[in-house]
Amino acid sequence: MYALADVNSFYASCEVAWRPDLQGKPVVVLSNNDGCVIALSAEAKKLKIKMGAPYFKQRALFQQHNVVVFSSNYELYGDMSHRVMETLGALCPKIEIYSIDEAFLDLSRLPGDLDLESFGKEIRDTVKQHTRLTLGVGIAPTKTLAKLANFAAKKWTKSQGVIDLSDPVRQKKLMSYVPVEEVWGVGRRISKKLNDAGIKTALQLAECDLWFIRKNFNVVMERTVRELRGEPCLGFDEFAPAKQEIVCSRSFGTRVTAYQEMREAICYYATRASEKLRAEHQFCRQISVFVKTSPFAEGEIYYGNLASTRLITPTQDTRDIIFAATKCLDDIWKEGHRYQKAGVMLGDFFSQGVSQLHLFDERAPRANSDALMTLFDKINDKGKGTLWFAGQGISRDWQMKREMLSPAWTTRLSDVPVARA
DNA sequence: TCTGGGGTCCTAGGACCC
DNA sequence: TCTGGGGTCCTAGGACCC
Repeated sequence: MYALADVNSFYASCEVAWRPDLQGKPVVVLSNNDGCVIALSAEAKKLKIKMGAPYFKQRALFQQHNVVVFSSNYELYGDMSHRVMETLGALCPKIEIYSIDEAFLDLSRLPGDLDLESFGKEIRDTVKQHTRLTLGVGIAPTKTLAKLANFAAKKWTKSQGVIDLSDPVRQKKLMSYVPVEEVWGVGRRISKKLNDAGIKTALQLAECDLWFIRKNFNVVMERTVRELRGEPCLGFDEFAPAKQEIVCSRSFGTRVTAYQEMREAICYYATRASEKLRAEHQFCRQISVFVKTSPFAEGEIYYGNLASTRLITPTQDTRDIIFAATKCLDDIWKEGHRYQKAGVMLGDFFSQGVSQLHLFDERAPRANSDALMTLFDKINDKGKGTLWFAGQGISRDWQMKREMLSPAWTTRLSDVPVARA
């Protein structure tokens, strides 16, 4: 039996948790660069705000309803997430952290006489007490059903945030109400295709012929159908599997037109990606860079391109990665465009000790690489951005906009509120 | 003027092998 | 007139997730 615990309106709730004066008010959080709306408090959901739609198109609506707007503050959300996961881990030893705001709990090893619904309530109350954040909890024999139970727990307030779906009769009843697009793994494209075939509810999907699904969709969809029928197909990953790819990309605060600026940004992304790579204890062989102009700009010719290099020997040294990335940039840079976004991607990973040296690689190995990178990370760990590569530049006018950023309440000493007696 | 970032898995098709 | 069968590996693109 699994439980899925998921924080309601996570980003918006994190902001309100530290600003009790905002309780009961409509609050929204924007994506990076203050681009789109990506989180809404319950009060904001009642207004006609469109999730995922651009901020600038909804500004008038926000003013009209006195909506409080925040730029996204990932430092805060990351730390709050950590607190939630710690609390969940203390209540249930087997947990799989699925995303920043949700986790699956494996309930199979809990005492047999434990009432699942009251355990769900206990989880909810404890997290609330520790973090001021409210969870929805869904309990079921498969992950897909637990997701569905969680959806229902949030939707129907009389459930008080916890729904136990261990009973197959209750599973069917719920599925008959839930539209198929709410099923985990059914996105926009597939739900349209299912609707066209007359499949509108989760129950209809669960009762589909497996052969039909396999023929018209794929194995992923077949697993979803089986999971809805109560047959577990998705495993439980207590330990996060090693990453296969690392991406660092960002939209620019203002459009980039000068090569020098773009080069600075690429150096910065390459540095960040390298830091993530070392944090994963990996070496990479593939380095890619992409640049693009805005797909929405009218009267401009769209340009987007990607270049990759494959190294002979895997590396985790920022200097190698910056060198390769800037070379890639030179391959795709085109003068005369107003660039909106760029990024660096790392792939083809090797773990320490298994990288194969190359017979014909005449480049001298960097003797001090390991020590230098360790020191670099250690210094920056204490104070973000203390040491950086000159290529990143100093003024960095291209950096993203975050005009409504809240303080890092929990991770920066200077941001901790002062109480005066 | 202004439209996010970071991932995963699967499939089809091409190149190549014997 | 007629041209096999069985594989692997890689890449690009499409779908999904939060």
